[in-house]
Amino acid sequence: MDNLQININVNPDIYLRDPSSSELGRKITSVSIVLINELGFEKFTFKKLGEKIGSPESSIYRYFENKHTLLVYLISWYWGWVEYKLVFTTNNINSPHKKLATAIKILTQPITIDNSFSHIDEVLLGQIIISESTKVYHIKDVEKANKKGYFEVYKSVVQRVSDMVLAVNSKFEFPHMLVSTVIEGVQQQRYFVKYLPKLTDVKQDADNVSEFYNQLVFKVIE
Amino acid sequence: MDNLQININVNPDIYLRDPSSSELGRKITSVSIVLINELGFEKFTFKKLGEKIGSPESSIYRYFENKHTLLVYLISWYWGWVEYKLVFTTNNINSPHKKLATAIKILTQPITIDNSFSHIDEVLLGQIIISESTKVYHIKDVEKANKKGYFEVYKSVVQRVSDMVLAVNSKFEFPHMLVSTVIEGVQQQRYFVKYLPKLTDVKQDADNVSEFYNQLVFKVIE
DNA sequence: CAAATATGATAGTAATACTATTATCTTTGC
DNA sequence: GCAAAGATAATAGTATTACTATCATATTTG
Repeated sequence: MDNLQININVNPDIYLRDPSSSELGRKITSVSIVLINELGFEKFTFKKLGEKIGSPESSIYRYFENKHTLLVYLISWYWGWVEYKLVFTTNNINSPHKKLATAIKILTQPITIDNSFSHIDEVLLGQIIISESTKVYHIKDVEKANKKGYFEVYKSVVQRVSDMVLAVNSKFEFPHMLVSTVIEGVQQQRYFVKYLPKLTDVKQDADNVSEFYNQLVFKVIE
Repeated sequence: MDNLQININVNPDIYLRDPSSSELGRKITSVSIVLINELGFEKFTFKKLGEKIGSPESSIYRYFENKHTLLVYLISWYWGWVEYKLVFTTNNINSPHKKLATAIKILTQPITIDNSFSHIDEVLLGQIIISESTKVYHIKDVEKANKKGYFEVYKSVVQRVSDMVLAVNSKFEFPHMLVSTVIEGVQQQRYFVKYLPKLTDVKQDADNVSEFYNQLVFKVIE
């Protein structure tokens, strides 16, 4: 995964102009990651982003319809990146049990630096996933957004891991429910550890979250 | 639970004037539940609410600082109501296993009509919990909101059920993580069933969600 | 090197999220 | 029964947000 310079494909219906194809576009995505972290998504505006990158907001509107689709783009990029790691890492594992365990690890462990994509800070983007990702589908127009394919990559990740669950136990009835519970749960718990510790169980330094969900998956399907 | 006319206590720091204490206040909460469902929280405004109840927005601002704290109120009321049902129903159960199973049922089963609180439509409020509740703590000022006690009732519910988990298995290490995963997971999955079915496993008419989380809890802690 | 395309600079608009003021209406306390 | 206190209505006003529009100037590309 070091310095291969691959590209993550994002559904073109999400953007008006491909932000990875120009200097300004790359600035929009990379600086928005910083700014959304700084301000939170609600306080984040295209005007503030424009000021920070030295471009008028009207130029940003040529890339994204609005700040919401920019968030859809970032989150879609993230899951494309996770999917890439997932496929890459589990590809050559034969044992279904080991394969699933590796997948769960990738989904639950804290994000570390990845130098393959110079303009995206994956660690910061991981923070956005933790803090803001549910906002992307908790909207009045979910159905429209879903039809446009905004959540395809995410669904694809859930599908892949669900298949791995079935490879371990083909009779398990709720693979998608289990996997989406785990994926959403991890983000949730990392948020709770940081801001609402009474809703979780934090033990000094140990990565309980990853451990908990790993145990949970195998206990539930066996 | 039929027609006892009890009151759910909501932390007074959440509101400026107690909405349950006046006609206008009760109209604000009951009509906001309808309107938030209709418009989604983002499109919901005090102006629109004012038009619907025939009062100026300035009057609504005397009850709540902003629409966000109104949502905090509604969600806090909901968890107060759930806590009441939880305590009431599990109180006289001796077997720890049965007690926990009953609690999980209350947390996971679909909401049904409750006539004890005339001005609150619990079923509609349950829809708000499913669609909008994560927005209440996914904000830049979580820590401030948390210090003000906005999430105390919710934490109290998690604590109560965590204690029931420990009563079944005192050595289980992650009771809070398990319980908050279940509570959040249920809402999540009900949302997915409705809008993003590929992320879950829907089987005709059966209440899989409740069944799934019930199984999950006991498999994980045993 | 002309034509197409992208960006910058600037302006404008309706809606949102409030705050402020004053008049009226309704309680409640004596 | 009435004055004082408190709540609500009516109205106005403001900064910010979330855009859209226009035109000039760069930059790319065929």
